[in-house]
Amino acid sequence: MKTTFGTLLKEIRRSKNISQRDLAKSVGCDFTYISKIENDRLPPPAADTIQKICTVLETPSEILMANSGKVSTEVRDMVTNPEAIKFLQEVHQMNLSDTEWKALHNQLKSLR
Amino acid sequence: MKTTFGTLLKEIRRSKNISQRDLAKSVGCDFTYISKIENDRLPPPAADTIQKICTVLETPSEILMANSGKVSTEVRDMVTNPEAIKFLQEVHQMNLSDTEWKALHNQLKSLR
DNA sequence: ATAAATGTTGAGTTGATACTCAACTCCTCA
DNA sequence: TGAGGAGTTGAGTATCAACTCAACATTTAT
Repeated sequence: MKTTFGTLLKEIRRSKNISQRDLAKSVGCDFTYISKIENDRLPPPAADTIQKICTVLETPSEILMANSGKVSTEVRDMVTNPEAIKFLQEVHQMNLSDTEWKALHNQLKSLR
Repeated sequence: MKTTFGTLLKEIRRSKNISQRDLAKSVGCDFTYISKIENDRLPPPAADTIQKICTVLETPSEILMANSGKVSTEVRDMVTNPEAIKFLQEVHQMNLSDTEWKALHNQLKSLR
């Protein structure tokens, strides 16, 4: 059973020994909001709030971001290209494994 | 100078000889909304409305979708994978040309 | 045991998104 | 010339996203 965004965030935050209040203060939101997010009483925050959270928690953002279903500005910018969309659609149908993703990642590097 | 979403939509609709009223009716929205979109008085519609428009107009959705800056459900589902996000971030930094996109597209096919 | 720190909850707020409705104008063609 | 089809405009609405504030509960340290 897949873990929720809230559970994931709570785990990460606890592992860093930071209180909801401290996290919230650094991120720039109310701590009660963090609480609700962690207990899945509210949907995940906006993409840029997730980014800030990850910066404060010194953790890579990809996992939380992916789990949130939100799209970062960076990724959004990427898909303003029809070629990128077509590519992604095909990748989606192929349902790549992580290994295959990494293979693709390597081929990307060898492109330049 | 890049063409706007509205101009693009107007061109496609006209090329199919469909009135704003007919398009709107098929799509399930008010025709005055279509008018405003076409004249860029309002931002592009929601992603799924764009999809419907493209279905009714029998035109591939990628171009309008990309031009809108919105993200389709299909693409959104794509990026629920951290590997995909990492990949896209790298691609973003590399700022791929369309030619390079197509090269990558070919390498994708040869992956299976 | 109690004070301080930490976490939870309910009820609102604010701003943006995604539209609709009524009232026009313009064009054409019979 | 006037009726019908097509397009435009201003003003308003509904829903939702992304939060905040006040009050209370729970956990922790001493």
